[in-house]
Amino acid sequence: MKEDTQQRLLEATLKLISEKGYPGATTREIAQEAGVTELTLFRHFGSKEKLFEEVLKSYTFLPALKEMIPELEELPCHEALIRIATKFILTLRKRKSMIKIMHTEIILYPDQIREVYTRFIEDQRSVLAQYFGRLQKKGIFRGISSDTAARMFLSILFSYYRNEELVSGQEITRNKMDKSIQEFVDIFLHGTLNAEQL
Amino acid sequence: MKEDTQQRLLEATLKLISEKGYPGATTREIAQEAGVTELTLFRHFGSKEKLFEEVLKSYTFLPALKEMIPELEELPCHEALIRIATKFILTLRKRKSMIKIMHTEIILYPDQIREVYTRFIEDQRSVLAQYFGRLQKKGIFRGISSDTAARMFLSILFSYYRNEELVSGQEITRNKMDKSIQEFVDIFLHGTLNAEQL
DNA sequence: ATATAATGTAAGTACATACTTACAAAAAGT
DNA sequence: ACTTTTTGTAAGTATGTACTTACATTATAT
Repeated sequence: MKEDTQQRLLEATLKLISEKGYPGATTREIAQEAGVTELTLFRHFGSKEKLFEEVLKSYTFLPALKEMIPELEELPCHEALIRIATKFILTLRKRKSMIKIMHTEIILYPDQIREVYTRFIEDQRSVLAQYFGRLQKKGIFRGISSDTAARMFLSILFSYYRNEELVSGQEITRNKMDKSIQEFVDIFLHGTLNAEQL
Repeated sequence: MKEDTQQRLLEATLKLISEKGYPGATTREIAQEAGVTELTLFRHFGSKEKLFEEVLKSYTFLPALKEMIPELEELPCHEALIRIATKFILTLRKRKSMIKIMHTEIILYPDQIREVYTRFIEDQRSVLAQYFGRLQKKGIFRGISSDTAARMFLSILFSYYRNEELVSGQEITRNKMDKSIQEFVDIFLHGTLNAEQL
């Protein structure tokens, strides 16, 4: 039962802080959301600060891309990239709360958040860079820096996702998303220049 | 003198909120930073909330790209894109405070911030998209959506800049930046595929 | 069945901070 | 020179919220 309440408190904290920001999420509300008393919160975590730090520490972004790469190895890279991009954006959406928090609360907890953020981005980038590296060995990709290419690819997707949050404020329809991803992948693979220019 | 103090208060607010966040920036400190009494702040703006709204309303991101495009019209597009990218990132750096605020305070002021953000991004994107459109007419660019291409190009740069803030926490050296931009532009123009694949 | 650990109730403390009020001194405008 | 506007000083109010304390109750374990 003890672990259970702690877990519920951690989840409630993540949810409320992502919605109202750290100062806006009161301990009373967090406790209420978790279905316990405010006092229970303090008994378990000592302070609001430690509670939030625990949220950051215990959070894990499961390996989104890593697990899907193997099955893509045989696909044409155009197909593979579309699937990777789609999966990546859907992951970002699922992890919406923590991503929001990473942007909003970095002032109060720069070190911890930087760690979570870096862990996530670098994980995805290194997996993708390795995949690109293999495409190079096969002669499919040209001899660019696979690291930079991976960074670029993910950057586009990340910004695309952030626009949902910052500009429109709601999820873009699956149809539009698919269309955008196709255009991204096309430009990423073929570039923007006309064939005669090469 | 009246406008002067108001201006100083607006600047102090921008600075302190970007450093400490909206709740962390106290009215006392803001007044102190502006060199006036707390009371003066309230006499001019009525409340902290209205003060911050005034900051958002009065802020303007000068047209960073618009003014430089004309002189690039004659350059090879590779050169031009490098200059555009460099200028864009330097602009982001100069506007650091407001960009930070747009990310951190969107929970409290979603509508106003969305407006500032959209205004900025859409301005830059449309200018760049027009430039890309002209490159298409000249037959230099292929027939992709110049809008999507512009969005992609700026996305990469925006994410690159955000990494300075979120990952490293400090500006990347000019040398590294130039190198990264060259790689970005190269991939953006030529794509990632090997020539034999086309 | 009983001891121990986990949670609840209720009341309250301490503290920060946005905002106010009353009066006085400069600054600026005419 | 005189009026009006702007700023300062100083004290205080009101409110919210993190956190505490003392005691009662329920669940868990052995």
